[in-house]
Amino acid sequence: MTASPAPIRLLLADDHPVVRAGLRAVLDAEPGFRVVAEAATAERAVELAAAGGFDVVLMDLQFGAGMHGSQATAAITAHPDAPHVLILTTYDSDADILAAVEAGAAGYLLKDAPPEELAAAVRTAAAGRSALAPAVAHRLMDRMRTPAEALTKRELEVLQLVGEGLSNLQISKRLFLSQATVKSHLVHIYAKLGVDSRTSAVAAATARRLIRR
Amino acid sequence: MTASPAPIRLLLADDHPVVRAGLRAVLDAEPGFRVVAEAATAERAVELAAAGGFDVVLMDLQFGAGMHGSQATAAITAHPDAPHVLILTTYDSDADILAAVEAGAAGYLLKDAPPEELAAAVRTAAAGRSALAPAVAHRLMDRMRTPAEALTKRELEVLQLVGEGLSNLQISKRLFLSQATVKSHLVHIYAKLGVDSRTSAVAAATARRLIRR
DNA sequence: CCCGACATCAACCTTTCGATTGACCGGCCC
DNA sequence: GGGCCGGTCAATCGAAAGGTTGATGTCGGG
Repeated sequence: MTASPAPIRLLLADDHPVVRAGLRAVLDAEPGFRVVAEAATAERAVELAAAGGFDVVLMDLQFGAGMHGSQATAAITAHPDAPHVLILTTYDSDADILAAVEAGAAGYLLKDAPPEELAAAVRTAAAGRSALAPAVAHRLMDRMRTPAEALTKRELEVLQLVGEGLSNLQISKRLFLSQATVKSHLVHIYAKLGVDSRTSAVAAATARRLIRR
Repeated sequence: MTASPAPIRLLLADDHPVVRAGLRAVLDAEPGFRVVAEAATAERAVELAAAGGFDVVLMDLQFGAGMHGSQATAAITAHPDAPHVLILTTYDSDADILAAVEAGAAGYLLKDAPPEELAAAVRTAAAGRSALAPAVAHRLMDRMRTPAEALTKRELEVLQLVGEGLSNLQISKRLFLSQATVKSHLVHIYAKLGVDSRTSAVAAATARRLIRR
């Protein structure tokens, strides 16, 4: 027998009990992992992470209500000695990926990932390296290759809200901006996407999977 | 020891390995349940269900590719002696719920349901009764109260083009109408969807799966 | 250190959209 | 036959969106 190394201590943050149970089942079956705690809300995940005792946090992006996963990620990684945060979500839009990386996520996985890929990513994250799902990595490469039409993070935020049906006034309030700024972002978005209206911008962005639907 | 009754035999159909593991963990912990098989695609679920040996199928609606969960449900329930199909999904759009009920689903649950609720619904479905999550039941009641909601064929045509980013003028030319008629259709669409702009109409219609994307 | 990219805001003007009102016609059902 | 619904169109008015120009501050790289 070799001496077992210290196990990787995990915190699961997802609002779906079934998903938490699934992650627990999959990861506990893996040697070297220990699921220490679960959080059903992003807020709770931040609390628990602040208390310490974790190596890796598995974080969903969409919680039913309250704080968003990327906000929680930012709050967690702001700490010194913070655990590594691994995003585990259903969607792979540019907007989501950029927000998560920006917030300090160590990796980005999709929920349809097979267990081995999941386990490998957790190990990678625990070692302090970046872990991107192949599909996600591919999107990022695409983005690099065509810098002309790459929307900035802020532009994607605005576009996302346009896609949800908000007016410029509503967007300006949501993002604490003036309407002038929202319009300004939209002008840039239209130019980059080669369109001339909000609805066609949403159509183009949806087709290119820039925003989530 | 009392004689144990025959266990309820389950088929899990979901494209996420993690979710399948979670359902298995949650349901196997419950006395009287036995997870007999899993399917990662809707097509596979139909095959397995046709072979028999199940009392209840837990069916996701959105599979990454291929057949939709509601189609699979219809295919399964078309059989005589078919198992009861319980929908288990993330979304609770009207269109999804109606399509599932239409397809012969015995119940409709949301993935954020607590394990007890899930177990109770499975038992209810196995007994041949209907099982609706409270949130879902609420939506259905809402819908009954507002029967005005169905869009006409023409309205859907217009809405589809709006979703593709066309202006009223472009739509009028495409459909050989006057702009006035297009506007008239839009007014009706807004009223039925409960929105007040083209972008939010598209958002609402997308959420309810009224138009293709 | 300067320049460019990004984000922010303002003022002005034109076009489009949305809301309202009202009208006509062809089916369909009781 | 008289309603009702769906589809068509028109005129009008105010609100929202889009186009243009220009300005400010910050930040990072060459």
